[in-house]
Amino acid sequence: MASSGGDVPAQIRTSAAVSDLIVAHDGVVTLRTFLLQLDHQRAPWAQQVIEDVLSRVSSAMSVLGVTSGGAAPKGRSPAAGSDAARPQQSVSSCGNKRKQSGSSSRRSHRLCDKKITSTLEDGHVWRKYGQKEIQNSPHPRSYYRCTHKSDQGCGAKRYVQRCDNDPSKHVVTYYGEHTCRDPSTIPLIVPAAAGDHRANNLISFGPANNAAASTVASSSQAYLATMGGSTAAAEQQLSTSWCTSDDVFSSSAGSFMQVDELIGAVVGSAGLISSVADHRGRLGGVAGGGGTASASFPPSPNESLGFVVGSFGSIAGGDDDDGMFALDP
DNA sequence: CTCATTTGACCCCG
DNA sequence: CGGGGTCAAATGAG
Repeated sequence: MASSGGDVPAQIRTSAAVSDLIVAHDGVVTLRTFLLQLDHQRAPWAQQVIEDVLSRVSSAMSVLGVTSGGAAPKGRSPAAGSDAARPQQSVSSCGNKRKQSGSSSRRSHRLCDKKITSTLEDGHVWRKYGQKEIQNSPHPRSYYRCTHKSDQGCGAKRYVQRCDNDPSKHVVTYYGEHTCRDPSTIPLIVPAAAGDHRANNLISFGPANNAAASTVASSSQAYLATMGGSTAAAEQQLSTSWCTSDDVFSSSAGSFMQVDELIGAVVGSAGLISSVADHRGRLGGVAGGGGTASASFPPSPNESLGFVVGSFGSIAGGDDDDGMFALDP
């Protein structure tokens, strides 16, 4: 309060800078991965430049005494998954409405992934289940769980709170791992590490769920078909929708590669992009193959993901195998 | 009517 | 004991 008059306290500014640095750092890491994948020719150059930027950012961060929020201590894992298996609640019949709130997952799961973003979009569909005022914080914290917790037992959760010193940004803490199969919660992009060449031209909605990932999920960098029209908005949506809050795409959506860049890359290698569905739900149906558990897509435009997907270029034909298929209206 | 969000109460952990 | 996380009834929106 006292600070309203003149300048912002150095501490505040510092933490704001720290936040920005973290975001920038994550963004560079993401960028590096992309560049190295998309442009093998200039990869060395790109790597050098990025490493340079990265080292400077890192040193700046270390000077300020911070570590990258999402990069290193990539939590997510065991503890998380166990969330679903919380001790059963005995419905103590009547009057007593309180069951028993998953004690096991209360404060026990230390493993988390904290990020600072300017958008709440992260490629997943969340359902808010609570909000609370937090001590020492001017902003309430919102609690979200994956929309598919009920139907698929997905144990992913996230807590969102506005940045104290920069209300335009949110501190998002992720707990748990997505085990759901809804296309809107499946990462569209997976690091090409798998080395599945075909992936470059294919899109598939297979069960990107862990195990099955082998088939499809490996569709690395290609995919993306915009929904005709609203580019700017769509771009933003898209760019954020890729975030899987994991691996490369973790963290700040703001620093993701622009869709058009990707598309450019895709077009370059695949030749053509067939855009698909302007209905999010549609996609679900198609994707699901069986499409049962799909339908729940974000209701609000705000949550809408620029989902997309489609087949690129040549693959279209009918000779798709496995989980791959061409999207034919 | 269905589903998501809001909100107040409950409950566990530190 | 208090704070934080979760539940579930109430309410709203599509």
